[in-house]
Amino acid sequence: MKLSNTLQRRIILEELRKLECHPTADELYEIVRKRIPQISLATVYRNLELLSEGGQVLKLQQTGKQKRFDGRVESHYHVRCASCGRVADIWDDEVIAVNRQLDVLVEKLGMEGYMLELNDRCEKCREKDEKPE
Amino acid sequence: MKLSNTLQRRIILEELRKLECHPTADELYEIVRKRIPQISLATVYRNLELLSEGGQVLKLQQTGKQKRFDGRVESHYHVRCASCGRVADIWDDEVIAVNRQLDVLVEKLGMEGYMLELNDRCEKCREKDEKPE
DNA sequence: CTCTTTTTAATAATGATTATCAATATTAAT
DNA sequence: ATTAATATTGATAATCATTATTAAAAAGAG
Ligand SMILES: [Mn+2]
Ligand SMILES: [Mn+2]
Ligand SMILES: [Zn+2]
Ligand SMILES: [Zn+2]
Repeated sequence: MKLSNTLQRRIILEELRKLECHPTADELYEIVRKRIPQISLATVYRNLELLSEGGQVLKLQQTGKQKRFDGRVESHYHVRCASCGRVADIWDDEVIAVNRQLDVLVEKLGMEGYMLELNDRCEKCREKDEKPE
Repeated sequence: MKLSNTLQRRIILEELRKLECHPTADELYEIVRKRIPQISLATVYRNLELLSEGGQVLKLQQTGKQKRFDGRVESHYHVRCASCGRVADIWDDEVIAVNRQLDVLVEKLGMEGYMLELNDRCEKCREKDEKPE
């Protein structure tokens, strides 16, 4: 089924690409709503799914966590906050190196792929640790 | 809060430990039901959660729809079937080596941990590939 | 045994995601 | 440009996994 060119789809991808962060569907919905106020959350979900099938969007999913989406599809790596679930890019040579090794290993074992995610606590959650009140 | 010794909790852990597979809460519920027919699914969920907090059970939150649980808590690694979501143990020296490296890296970066998921297709799904009808 | 605490079964509630569907928009064909 | 075929939308219902609630039962302490 060929994707047609709709305003909704275009804006969803456009707004996602503007973001440094990795929003959930509902976070992106709130942003897109500013430009298309009557858009439905289901439309955002539907399009993120289609775009990720088409390889224009990365879907970061883990059981028990809300899905998050990434407009950058070039190969790069992620850290997830262990307490709030937010995801950030990580640029660290050793992380890159381990991923390279995994590429090779997965290839050699004839597997489909892998998913490596580092866990940490994000800035915001660290601040809360300081002053818990 | 100290855990008391209930029949339900004991049997849940006992049955989980008997399994080679990594069941979802409802799969384990069906098994435990044979011994305690009136047990509730919520009890299974509650106890798996408590047992995993207590370190007697591993909770596997990988990609997929449902959490899976593991009665073996010694350090070991998993492959997940990309199509049905089933999880199996993997015993491969190189996989172990990469995990060791990740332990070190995570330690060095001062992070909380990591989640590495290897993806493949399980036997059952491979068979289906053969005769799709 | 008696009091206090914890757990249970049953079931309702929740939250994220997906499905349904009639109305509308996009694309392809004339 | 008109029309026919196809895809998409917004609204909302449904689903599914999981968690919360609660009165009754069981377990632990003394
Ligand atoms: Mn990213
Ligand atoms: Mn295992
Ligand atoms: Zn955080
Ligand atoms: Zn499978």
